[in-house]
Amino acid sequence: MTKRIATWNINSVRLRLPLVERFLKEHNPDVLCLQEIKCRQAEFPSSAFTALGYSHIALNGQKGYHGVATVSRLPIADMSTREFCEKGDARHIAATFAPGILQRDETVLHNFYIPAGGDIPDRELNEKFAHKLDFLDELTAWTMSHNLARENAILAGDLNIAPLETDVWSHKALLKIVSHTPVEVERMKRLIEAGPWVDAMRTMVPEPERLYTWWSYRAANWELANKGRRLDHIWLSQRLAPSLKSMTILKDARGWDRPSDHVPVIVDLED
DNA sequence: ATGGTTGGGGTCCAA
Repeated sequence: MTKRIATWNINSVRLRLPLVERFLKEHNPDVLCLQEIKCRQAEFPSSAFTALGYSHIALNGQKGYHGVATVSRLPIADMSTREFCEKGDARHIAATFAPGILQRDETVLHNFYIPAGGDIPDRELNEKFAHKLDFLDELTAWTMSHNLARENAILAGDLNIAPLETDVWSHKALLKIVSHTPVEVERMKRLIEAGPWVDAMRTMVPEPERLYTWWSYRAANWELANKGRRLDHIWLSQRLAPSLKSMTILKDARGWDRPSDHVPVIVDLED
């Protein structure tokens, strides 16, 4: 048996609950990490998830903005959140799975929503960009305080950076666009090396094949223009990397009725 | 170069 983990920036879980239900029914993940739930804890539609068998829910909500939730049909032994940059934003939730549940050994799944960073890629002119860079630095320091060669850890979520040239529709056109600037890409590289984390998507589909998980709402025809970016990621600790069996980007979901601008990313891990 | 769309909460901000 394999275990299936998925991540999806849902852009309002209440508005798009029917889409989440469809995804769970059609793709049967064991655990789903959601970002941008855009609701407080008490407003999260828990009963709809429980009805589909996802009765274990780790939640870090916030009114109106951001917010992350990890829903699971496997029992969650422990959950915790860490506040980054002392901003009070709900951008992280960790769920711990006891030995024998997700993997033979204890496994921690970190669900992240990294700040988008605003429009101007200059930390002096744009406080949101400064926040994004500071968040990445804090995450790098946090990663270095772990021994990922010996831990089973997964980092999934909307990281709001497309690190490789083939993670965007045009490397040249996006060099000054927040999400693909050299300063962000450099910081993400440092973060990956700090683990080191293993990029599950690129392990299964190496460059130069293009991979996108997000298509802007602002394009008249997202599919025809295909100006995508790979903003969503699933990373594995080195110890967990050999378990990786497959990876899927559910591009179809971008064409569903009233879609999120992000699509689900799915990995299967041998347990 | 510019502007394009969406969601939440309230008459604008974040993405």
